Formats: sequence, structure tokens, C-alpha cells
Amino acid sequence: MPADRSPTRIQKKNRAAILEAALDVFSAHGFRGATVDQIASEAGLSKPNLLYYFPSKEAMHNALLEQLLDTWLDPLRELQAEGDPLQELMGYVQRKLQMSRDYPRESRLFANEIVQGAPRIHAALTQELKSLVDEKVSVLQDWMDQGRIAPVHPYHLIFSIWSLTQHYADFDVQVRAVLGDEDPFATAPDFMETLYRRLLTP
Amino acid sequence: MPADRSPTRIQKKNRAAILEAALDVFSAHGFRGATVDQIASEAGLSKPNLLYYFPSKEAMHNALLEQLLDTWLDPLRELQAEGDPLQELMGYVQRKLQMSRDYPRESRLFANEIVQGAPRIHAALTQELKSLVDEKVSVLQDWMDQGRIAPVHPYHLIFSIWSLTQHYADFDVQVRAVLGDEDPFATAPDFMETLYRRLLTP
DNA sequence: CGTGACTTTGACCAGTTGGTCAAATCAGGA
DNA sequence: TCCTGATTTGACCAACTGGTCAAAGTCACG
Repeated sequence: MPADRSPTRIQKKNRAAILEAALDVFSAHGFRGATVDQIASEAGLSKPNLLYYFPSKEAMHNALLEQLLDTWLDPLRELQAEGDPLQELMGYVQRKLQMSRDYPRESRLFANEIVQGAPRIHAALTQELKSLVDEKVSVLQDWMDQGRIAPVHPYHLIFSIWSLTQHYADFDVQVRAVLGDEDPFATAPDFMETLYRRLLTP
Repeated sequence: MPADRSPTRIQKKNRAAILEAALDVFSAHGFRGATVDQIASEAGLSKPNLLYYFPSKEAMHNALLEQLLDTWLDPLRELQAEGDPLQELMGYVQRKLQMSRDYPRESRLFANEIVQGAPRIHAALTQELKSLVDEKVSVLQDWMDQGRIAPVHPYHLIFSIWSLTQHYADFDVQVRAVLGDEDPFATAPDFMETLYRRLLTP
């Protein structure tokens, strides 16, 4: 096991390579479907060498999830109570959509975990996630009470943004199978814009 | 292997029990994460007995997927070109939402398969699925051309219905972690109704 | 009740899995 | 250069995996 001291050049490089490979494999096969051998070969390292940097397969998975949950919630954190309501919400939707386009593996990693009952991050859902959502929901509720956006169930509003945007990452093969050659990300932003403008304009 | 003749009472009962258990296990762990032993013990049969009724683990998975793809597309098939456009679409949304509530395991089985790249049903996506969607999209397009519903990208409209409704089955733990005690299916139908009425009313 | 087909299972197998370990190799500061 | 700690790996292991098979048990029907 590498020491707890500040990481050497080699440690930095290898840890990053391992996490990169692990993201690839876990997001494509889920936790139980991924094998350490597969991650090792994709990282260009031997299996015992992986286990020198991370004590177990589960530790790699945890490292990814912890690192990612924060990044994943950033777009929602940026939603400002002080801004223009419709503009803030549109910004949030477009940021989430960009994340689906630019980080589809991260999206699928979470999707795999949640679909299978979130056995490894259930605590984080009821804590960090819930409290952030509760906070932003109260902002939405204020806007609705002030008549600045149309009144709708604020939690379902947020769920709808999550599901619509992540759909393009998580169900990518299905979307592309139906759309054929058309690039989903070329037309999705416009659709989202229309949908939420119609829904939320008072 | 059971004969090809008409199934005996025992064959019917055991096949059904196996598929029921397989649905439970596959939907909770994905294909690679599920084990035949686990399915066997949940079905109350021995492992060799399972493999007497199905030649392999993959055969069980295929049997489930084939049987389910049809059921899964039924709500869309019921969308009638002759009916009232808004009412037809609302009906479709509500039928899909009910399927998420009543058959969450089926939804998660598909979700697992698609998220992991649909290695086993990719052909069905580009054939049965695509042709049904193409057909219904042309109905939607006619309605839009006639000004009977607002013009939006028809494929994204269908994707949005899929993602919104299935979210409540596939991401159930997350939804419940955020909502606390509130039953998502008590308030979701109303939210969907509002959303699609605002989006589609001309 | 007897018989042949259907059903069930314990024991087993070869391949894969996550993980260990001692020994070998390497990097870099004195 | 040499030495010490960091890094790497081949060989290995026990547990588990999907799947096989011959033998035993059960059923339905004449």
C-alpha cells in the first residue's frame, strides 16, 4: 500500500489511470459485472499492482462514486435564488444536458448504482443529495409563491430535469437506435428549452 | 430438457416460478451480476433443475426480454391516430406511468440492459422498437401539421415520456430518498398531466 | 399395479474471481 | 555510487461461477 504521505509522481499517474479504467469498466458492466483483471488490463497495469494502490475492487468503486457525487451535483448548486427564475432554471437544464453529453460514463456509473438499489451510496442520497434538493426546492417554492414561475410540484420538477437530461447518456444506445443518424444532442437542447419554457412561464 | 410437446402442469408451474425468480434477480443485479444459484434458491428449485428447464443462464434472460419487450411497447401501440390528440397522448403517459408503478422490476430489467449497451437486444431496438416509434411519430407529425397539438420534435417528445415515466421505477430509491414519506406515484400523475398539457396545447 | 416418460438431485468439473505474498526491480536522495 | 523505500510482478489460493451427468425418484396412464 502506498504511504499516506504526499503522493509521488508515479502514484498520481497510476491512481489516475486506474480510476479512468475503472470508470470505463464499472460504467459499462456495473459493480458485480466488472472484473479487476479487466480494469487492470485497460489501465495497462498488472492486477497485483492495482491492489497495491487500492485495497480492493470495492475501494476503487467507492473512490469513483465519492469523487463523482460532488461533481454531479454542481449544476444544481449553481442555481441562484437571486437570479431570474426562468433563466436560472434554463441554465440548470442546459448544464445538466451538457454533463450527459460530456460525461456519459459518469452518468451510467450512477445509473447502474441507483437502478440496482444504491447499495453503496444510499446514505449519501438521504444526506448530501436530499439536503441540497430540499434547499433548492424552497427557492423554487418561493419563486412560485411570488408568481414568477408557474406553480408545479417542485420535487417532480427536479426529477423531471434529472430524468430527461440523463436519459440521453444512460439510454444512449436506445436513443441512437431510434434516431438513426441524427445527433440527439443537436436537437435536445431546443426541445428542453421549449418544454420548460411552456411549463414554467406563469 | 423438457419435450417440445404441450407443457405438463409441472412444466408450466416451474417455468413460471423460474422466470419470476429470474426477473427478481436480473433486475436487481444485471445479467453478469446475477447468479444461477441465486435464481434457483429464490425459485425454490435446485440449480441442475433450473438448467433442465432452460439450457443456460442466458436463455432465461432472453426468455424474459423477449416476453417483456412486447408488453413494454403495448402502451404505445394503443395510441390511436383517430382519437383526440391531446387525450391520446395523455392516455399514453398515464399508461406508461402505471407500468412503472405496477411493473418496476420489468422496467429495471430493461434499464440494466440498455445502460450497459443493450448487448443482448440491440437488434430488437433497431427493428421492432424503431419501426413502431417511426409509425407513431408520423401520427404525431400529422397532428402537429394540422395544428391539433403544438409542434415539437416528435422523437424527443417520445423520449421524454419514456424517461419521465420510467424514472419512477428505475430510480425509485433516489426518488424516495429525496421525497421521504410522500408516495411519488400519488403526485406524479398530476405533474405529468400539467407538463404535457402545457407543452402540447397549441 | 406396472411401465415408460418426465422430473429432480448430489457429486462433480473446468474456468474465473478477488485477493495474497515473497521476491525482484526501480527511483532518487545522500 | 550506494542504499532505502517505493513499485512491480509471477505464482499462487480459496471461493465461486456456469454447466454436466448418471442415478434416483415421481408421475400419469393403460
